[in-house]
Amino acid sequence: MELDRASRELESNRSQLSARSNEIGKLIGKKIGGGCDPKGEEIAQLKNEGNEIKIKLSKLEPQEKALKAKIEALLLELPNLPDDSTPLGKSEDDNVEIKRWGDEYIPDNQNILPHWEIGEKLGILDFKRAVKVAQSRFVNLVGAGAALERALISFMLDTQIDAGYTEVMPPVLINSDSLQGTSQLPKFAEDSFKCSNDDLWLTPTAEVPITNLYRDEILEDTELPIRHCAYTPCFRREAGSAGRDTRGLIRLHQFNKVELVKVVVPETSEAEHQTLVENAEAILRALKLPYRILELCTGDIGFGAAKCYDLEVWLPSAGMYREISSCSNCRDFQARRADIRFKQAGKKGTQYVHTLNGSGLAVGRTMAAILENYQQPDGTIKVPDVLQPYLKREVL
RNA sequence: GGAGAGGUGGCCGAGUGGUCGAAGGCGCAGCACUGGAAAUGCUGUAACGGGGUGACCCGUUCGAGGGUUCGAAUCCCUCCCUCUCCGCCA
Repeated sequence: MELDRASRELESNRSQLSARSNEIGKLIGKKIGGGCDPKGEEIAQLKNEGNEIKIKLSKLEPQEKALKAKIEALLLELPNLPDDSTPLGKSEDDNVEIKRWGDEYIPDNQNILPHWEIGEKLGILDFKRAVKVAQSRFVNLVGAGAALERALISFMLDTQIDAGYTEVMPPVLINSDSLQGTSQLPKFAEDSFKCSNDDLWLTPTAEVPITNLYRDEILEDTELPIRHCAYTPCFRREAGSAGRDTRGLIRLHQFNKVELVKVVVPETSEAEHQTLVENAEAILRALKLPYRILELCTGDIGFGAAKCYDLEVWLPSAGMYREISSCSNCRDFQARRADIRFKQAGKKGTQYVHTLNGSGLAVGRTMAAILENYQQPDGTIKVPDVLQPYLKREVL
């Protein structure tokens, strides 16, 4: 706050000086244009005054700049303010479960194999060779595994396109400005992969390239709401998660995701958030995968979100629900960083948009859920009805 | 990656140190003409930020950032992007 006050003072000071400086520049121009001797007394005097102002300005400008940079850096470190309705809490233990669906689909088979075991048995998941080619926490999908992944992606996209989203296929290598725009930078640099020779990063989520499509733009209110869905691979270093979920598809460095992103006017963002969650839920329901919805508490909510719902799918082998989608309303937080505004017809000035994003869904985790929930006693996997047209088979 | 040419308002395009935020055209808006329209004529028309009820006023912006200068769209440096040719390549 103090910094801000100082900065404003400097700014008004500087602005007055540059006004006078502009004036002098113009005056000299006029006099010379009007036939005045460029080397004469009058001009020399003006030049002098101009020089003095210049000296003052040269002192003020760096001060102002340094201050603004300092403020900027401080602000970039600040997380979004949670919405008033976001439950208070310290950790994920304080998240509030608000819905449970599909209990009747929870398999009672006691002999369910974890998805990585069944996957390797069926020859559709190959972790070993993926490690050779890359590192641990990578997977190679083989045959029906690759086809299932592709079917899921197509099914998810088709469903969301029907729900009114426009598909995009953005770059997955993105620059630092983009990561800053959606608030992955500066705080989470350690969590992303960076190219060593270029200012490019592997995108950790399609939220970044999609939201940044509109960075530094002033949209017409008639263009809003913008609703995009996209399939992209996502890349995360998973720094700090050593030892957690080291087996299977749950926590990989590279995974596929279908993402939903909305750019909306502030008045509708709450309602758009609700439908975003419903759109993500629709996939789980269509696949008949049991899930629950948590409303994240203040202690667990992400850096950029004001309000966030997590969808968690039932994983029988673990005997627990695991996150499969996270649906956030960032309000104007990202819009301010990325400078995404809109103009209302007939109204003066501009306003910040609200941005929302959610997974619809994480594809690898969906595959894991299917491999476990759809296991049959004979060790085969029944293909969910809605995927059969894509896979052209009923059993894996 | 190499060589060259560029990046100016909603669009095209002029402008190589000074009354330039920027000629001209297109587009758009208003008015006139018309029964109505087209054509034509006249007038107006950049954005963003800040201030004022308002007419307006101030600041910033000619790809971005720095420099030279009293003064930069114009000169110098760095970077980004686009186009042409060559090279390389899925």
